[in-house]
Amino acid sequence: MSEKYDLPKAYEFGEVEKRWYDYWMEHKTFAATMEEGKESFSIVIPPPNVTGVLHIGHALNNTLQDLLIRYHRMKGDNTLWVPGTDHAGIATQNVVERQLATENKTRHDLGREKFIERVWEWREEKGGAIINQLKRMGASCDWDRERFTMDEGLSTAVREVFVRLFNEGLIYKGDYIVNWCPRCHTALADDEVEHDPTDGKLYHLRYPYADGKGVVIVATTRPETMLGDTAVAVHPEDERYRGLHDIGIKLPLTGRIIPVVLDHHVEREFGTGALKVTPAHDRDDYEIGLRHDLERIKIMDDHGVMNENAGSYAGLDRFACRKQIVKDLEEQGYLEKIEDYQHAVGKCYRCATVVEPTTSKQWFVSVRPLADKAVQAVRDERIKIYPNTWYNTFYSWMDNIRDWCISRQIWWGHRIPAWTCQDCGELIVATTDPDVCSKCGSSSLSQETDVLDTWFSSALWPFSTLGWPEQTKELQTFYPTSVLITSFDILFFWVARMMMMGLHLMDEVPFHDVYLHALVRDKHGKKMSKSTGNVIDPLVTIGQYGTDAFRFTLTAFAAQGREIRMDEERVEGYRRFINKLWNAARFAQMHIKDSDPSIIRVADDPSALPLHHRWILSRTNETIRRVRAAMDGYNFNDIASSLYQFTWHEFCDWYLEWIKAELYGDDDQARQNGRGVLLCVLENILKMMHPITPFVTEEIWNQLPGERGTIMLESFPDESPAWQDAEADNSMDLLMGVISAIRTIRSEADVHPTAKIQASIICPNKEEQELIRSFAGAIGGMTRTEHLEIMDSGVVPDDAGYVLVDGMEVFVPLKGLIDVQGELEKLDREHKKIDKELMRVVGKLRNEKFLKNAPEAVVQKEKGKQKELETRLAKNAESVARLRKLQ
RNA sequence: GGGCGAAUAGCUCAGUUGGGAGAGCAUCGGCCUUACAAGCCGAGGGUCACAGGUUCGAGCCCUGUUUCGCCCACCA
Repeated sequence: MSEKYDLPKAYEFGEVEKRWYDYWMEHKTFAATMEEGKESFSIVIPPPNVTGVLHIGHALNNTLQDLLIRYHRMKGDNTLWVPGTDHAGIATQNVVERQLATENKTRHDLGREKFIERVWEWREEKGGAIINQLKRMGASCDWDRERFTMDEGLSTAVREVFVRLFNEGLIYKGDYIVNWCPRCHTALADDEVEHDPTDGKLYHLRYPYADGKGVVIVATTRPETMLGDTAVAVHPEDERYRGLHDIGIKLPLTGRIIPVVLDHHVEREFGTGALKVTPAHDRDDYEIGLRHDLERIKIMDDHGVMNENAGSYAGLDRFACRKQIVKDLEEQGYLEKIEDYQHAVGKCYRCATVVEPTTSKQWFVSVRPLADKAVQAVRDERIKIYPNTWYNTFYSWMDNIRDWCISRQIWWGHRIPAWTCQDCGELIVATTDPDVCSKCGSSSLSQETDVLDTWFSSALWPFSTLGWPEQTKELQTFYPTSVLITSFDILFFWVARMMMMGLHLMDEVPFHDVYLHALVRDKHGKKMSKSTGNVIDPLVTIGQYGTDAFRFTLTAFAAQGREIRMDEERVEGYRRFINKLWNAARFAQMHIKDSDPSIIRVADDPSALPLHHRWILSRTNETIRRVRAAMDGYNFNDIASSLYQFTWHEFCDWYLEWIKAELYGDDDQARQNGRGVLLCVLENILKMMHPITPFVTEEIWNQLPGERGTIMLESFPDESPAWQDAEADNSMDLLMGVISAIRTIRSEADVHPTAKIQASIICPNKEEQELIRSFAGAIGGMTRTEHLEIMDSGVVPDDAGYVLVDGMEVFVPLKGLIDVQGELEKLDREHKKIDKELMRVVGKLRNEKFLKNAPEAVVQKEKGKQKELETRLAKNAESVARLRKLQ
């Protein structure tokens, strides 16, 4: 905590942020509580890759989480935010392999064990840099509970799950076509393959009939795969190829005779309507192969190099082979033509190498039964998704889900806990490494070399981080977690799989709510990318504007269902807002410094307080209501705008100005009231702002009078019925209207801001008169009005500046200062506007159906509006007449 | 090809049982008024993409069109 000091004119965030974060860490204010009888609120962080660096998506994601965490902590819930990182199999292995490459080594030079040691070393030294960056963002995670998907506890959970699912028959090993990355030497899940539109060629090949009496043209983008062709497929109802089924095809270059199969998958309209079938190297062909029991000929090895099945092409790289094949086909007259062709090419999402579909033995999870549980949970609203536009996408993805390939042929990750007995061939799957074969007793066991897909361990994150499979107090208190906040692009990678695993293994949802936020784009809506050069680095932005301003900006942008266009100017704007708050506090400090802190109690029962105090408390109450509602409904932008609007435009612009006279005056009671309410409202603002802007609020909080301590553990403001005061709201609206009216007149007539004037108000309503009269001093102070005259009725002088407001006529004699022409033009514009509006209202009121169908309140409202418009029109005419006299 | 979303002030965007068109920035005018010039006061600015429909009443609900964006599946 810091000593009290006089706040400087401008808020300096740098030193403050560091000091408070250190304080929080030292005092462990982020630590979760597990007290009986309290509500629980928990979030598990979407674990960033251990190789990761904080980007703006993380910044948004973690700001929103921290917002909710701090809010619930202040509400007094048992609150836990579990931090951690993901071992990110391929990504991390790549990083270390690159490191090795600089030493001219490959992982094979080290061997598996040494290599893994090396990865752990890397992680100790350089991994998890993002954790410190999250701290810079102000994240209030319970850092003592930081987890890593490869740490001991989580590895235990992974094994436990694998074994359970295997024993239930939900994990199996099978031959299947997978996306193979020849560079990473591993299978990739469907969603780890990115499809980029790529310029390529479409080769049209001439396949001769087996009887030599004709030729069928097939098209392909990968001619080298012809070496593995085991059929040509045509549509069963395609007249052009009737009878070809019985003849067969003589495959060029190899001379193999292959059948012609009839399959509905073939599109008759595409190309010639004939499709070469390579079951070992194309997903669709693989399916066709299964249907027609075709042979699968693998023609490449794991490096993408042609193998012995490729005959004379063996040893050639797949792309070199493609060239050679095309050349040979052309020379032998099998090449019909080559077209330029743009098509989607699958690439490895980690290294961008062109993926090769190929068959291999892999481990799979049967997801159908798991997916059904997830879908059911969402249908039953045991899990709610925000914004709700994602429901359809979720369901359609889950309906089409395929078995999940979970084995990866890399070294960094959870090694699959399965062993094969070298003697009897028994497959053993166990949580602890077996010494001997359970069937024949042989000690000659070899473990699977594959590791699990990184997402397998991530899928367990919500319960593995809480100690599962042990039955811990943490699990009991915090599972299911409250909400998962993440970006929609991993809805399927991760979110859906957590649902499946949580529901299956815990028999309970992993989280009650899912909030999917948008991707952050640049201000023109473009994706941020290094190549475009439009990347906003959160750490740079923080350095320029401060963490609080940055967090406030992200919160203000986080409207549901819309992409976020990040505009740095907005950050600057919110930095000014933070500074505004700082200065409001500075103002308060100047006036309250030496006061008895007990003065705050005046706000407890505002009924006896003057109007403006009751008004600001009423507005405070309304703001509390709005902020809480927005928090509870994940309407983050509403939280930000409510606080911004209230703090700046009600509290600072009106209330602080209003009480200045009292604070500087010599009426003790008035001064005490002002101080008390001022401090009370400011404290409420700080508490409400704290979840978004933790640093500045903490610093200010501790500079206010009295014993303080961290604001983090103060209770979040509750609505207070005693503060709600509609009458005060209405009365203040009236007074503010009068003040604005006089200001408008002054400004338009170019009266110098410091010049004193006289003003008059014609106000037929006695109560309103009384109200204005009792606040004549305040009105005078805020408008530099020396003498305020209030009349029942009267005639506005010709040369007066004039505004009609709330049925009152406010005017200021100006003695020739009026811009007659300008005023007339303005009145004319106004006349047209009123007239148009009046026509609309009158039309409505003449409509019998409207009178019959509309609610009475709406009808009355329209009638009132008509009266008002008519008055305004009449007054407008009077003003015109008045001004004409001056011309 | 299927699905989803967006179109509101010059810019970025709010706008939920259908009844008042709004904010910030930018612009223009005036102010160093003792918390803040990182500020204060005031002003101007919109055919709510287009065309229909439902309704007493539509930015909001329905249909169609246009433009833009995203997701999924990719016809080899």
